[in-house]
Amino acid sequence: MATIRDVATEAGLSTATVSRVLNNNGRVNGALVARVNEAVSRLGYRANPLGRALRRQRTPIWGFLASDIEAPFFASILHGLEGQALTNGKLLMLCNTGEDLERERQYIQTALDYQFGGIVIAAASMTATELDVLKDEMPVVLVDRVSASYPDIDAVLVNNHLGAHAAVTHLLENDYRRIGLIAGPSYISTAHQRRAGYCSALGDYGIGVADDLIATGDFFAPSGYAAATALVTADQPADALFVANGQMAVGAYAAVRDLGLSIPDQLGFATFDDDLWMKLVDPSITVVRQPAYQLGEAAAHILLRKEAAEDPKAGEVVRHILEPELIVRASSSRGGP
Amino acid sequence: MATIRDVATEAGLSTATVSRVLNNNGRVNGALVARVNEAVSRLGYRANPLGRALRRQRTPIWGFLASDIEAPFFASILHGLEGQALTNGKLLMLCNTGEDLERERQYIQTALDYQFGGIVIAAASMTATELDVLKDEMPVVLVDRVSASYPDIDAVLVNNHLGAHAAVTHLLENDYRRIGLIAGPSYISTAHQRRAGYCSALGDYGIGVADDLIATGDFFAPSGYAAATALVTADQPADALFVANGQMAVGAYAAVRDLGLSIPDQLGFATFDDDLWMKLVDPSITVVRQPAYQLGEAAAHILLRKEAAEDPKAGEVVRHILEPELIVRASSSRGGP
DNA sequence: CCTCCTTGAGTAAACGATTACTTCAATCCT
DNA sequence: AGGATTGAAGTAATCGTTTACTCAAGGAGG
Repeated sequence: MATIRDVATEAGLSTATVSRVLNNNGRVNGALVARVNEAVSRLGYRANPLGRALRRQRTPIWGFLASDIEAPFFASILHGLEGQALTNGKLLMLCNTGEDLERERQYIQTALDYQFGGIVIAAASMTATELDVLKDEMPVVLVDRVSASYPDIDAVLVNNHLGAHAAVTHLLENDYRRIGLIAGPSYISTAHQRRAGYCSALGDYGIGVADDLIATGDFFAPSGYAAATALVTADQPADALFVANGQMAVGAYAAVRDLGLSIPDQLGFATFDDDLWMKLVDPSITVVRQPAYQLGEAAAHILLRKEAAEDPKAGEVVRHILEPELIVRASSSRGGP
Repeated sequence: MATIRDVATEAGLSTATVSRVLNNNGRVNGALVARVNEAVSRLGYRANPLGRALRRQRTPIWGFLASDIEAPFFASILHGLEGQALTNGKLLMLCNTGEDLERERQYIQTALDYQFGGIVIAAASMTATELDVLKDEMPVVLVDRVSASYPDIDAVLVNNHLGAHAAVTHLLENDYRRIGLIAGPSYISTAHQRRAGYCSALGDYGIGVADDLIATGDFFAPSGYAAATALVTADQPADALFVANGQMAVGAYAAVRDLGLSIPDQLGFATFDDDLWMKLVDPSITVVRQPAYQLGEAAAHILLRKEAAEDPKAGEVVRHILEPELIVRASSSRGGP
């Protein structure tokens, strides 16, 4: 492999000049620029990113932390992020935390060791982590989830309250009155906000929030199954279900099917996340669609802007909030969609 | 941040000795080892991986190339790989090629530039790429797909022929006789093998392969829709469909539903890949399940073994072939599952 | 007792870039 | 015309490791 030294020799110049040409730094005589470029292409030279990173004390690598890569929502964020990364010459490192704090901590340490150029986090608990250290060293963007502990970190979010409110209102408009909520863990901001949206929609209709109509899961499918079973087989059963994320909706849907209840006649059904199956099943499921891909792209743009800024630590805290979309399908109205 | 120099000073030793202790290289007096370790923990020292990589001419980073990260199959491979990567102190870089040769080429170049420790490829066309150069520089493992152009590269595969054969045989046993195949692009090895499995199963039953019962898609959903529509609305329509991957199955299933055909009575249905929705729809879909997560893990193990080997280029070519599993559900037999 | 080996530790040279500092020449101003 | 200023290019230090050499000391063998 040719090094910058080889290029310098080939062009009859110093490495400093070559470096300046390559990085478009400082003024260099046009003729020499040409000579350098010729030498570069003659030798097929490519700068060694490791040498560069060592000297610059920064790597053009972005990290992405999520709790579950296999979940379509996170996979989609990842995809959006990856597209921007490639376009802008960044590499994308992946970390699947599985909501495990220790893995999260370990990975943040890695980001520091490698001097990543930025990091996007959609991960587990946001309280006990080393985010403080991290955010002094590199641009950090929270995506999907925020934490009250970190009011000064940029974030790209979805208007969860609005989404939940719209879905529950829609169920109410279709004459469901005992709407059960399958909520997520309340220490996760999204779960909290969706619960709030549910409550506020009920409030708008003058309906009180009944504790026995709320079951809390863990955002994974099995808990959705359990929660749905409980809500639907109670003494005073729910007549509709609103599920706080796509994973739990899988479980909830399976439970409803196993119990032989017919949607939408016996039970209304709506959920957050527009996963593929939700429009394939019959009746198709009404969902609150999150712009996941755009979430990833938006996070990337924040990273890029921070990098370009002279002082990445200065500037306003960015809170980019994207709007979800209620997609009405067959599962939420008795008379057909 | 403390450097190895600081540790050396703190311990009253040279950097060479510290490095030897850290890497367990060469013999060092026990007392000094202790002194180094104390200094390390006193300073909270962590080796800078960039300096190390520059000197060693190798990075503990693995690359993963796939055509579509959002496809559950690849997401699952990714997950398996990522688990092993983290366990073994590797970082995982992601590349979504979208079957685009240029992106693939670009990414391979990146892997060379960064001197990755290994690369796992489940990507686009396997003919025109720079794989030749790559495989001389680092361990390469093909996953899911192989190419005749690269008989000497390790691979972790699924027995596609067997899987397709089993599924089609199962349809035949359930008295479907005009089984349509929605095939993938034949330059992709998996598509080719699944087609062969389909043909051989028909052959076993003394049924000839009819060209008008085979429609070729591109492994994405829209092509599945078109193919299914064509096969089912032909003059002599198919009475069952076997789909060569999960993405096209989405399209095919939607087409069947739009046409109002009832599965399994009017049409048998089976597909490769056990994506989530296939057991949620009613009737549930009979599938050939691929052990995707294990595919990722197995690829990781090959990388690890190669790395440990004194001469990574020597040794047998590994062809690890995992068995798929036929999961019979309701969509493939008229009398119920 | 002297030489030869072995062992363990230190010195310093890489690895491949970027950049502060220096140098030299040309231009400008008075 | 001569000193000050500017601009372009080169020299060499630096980023943080690893490791080929070097060196000193101690034990073994003659």
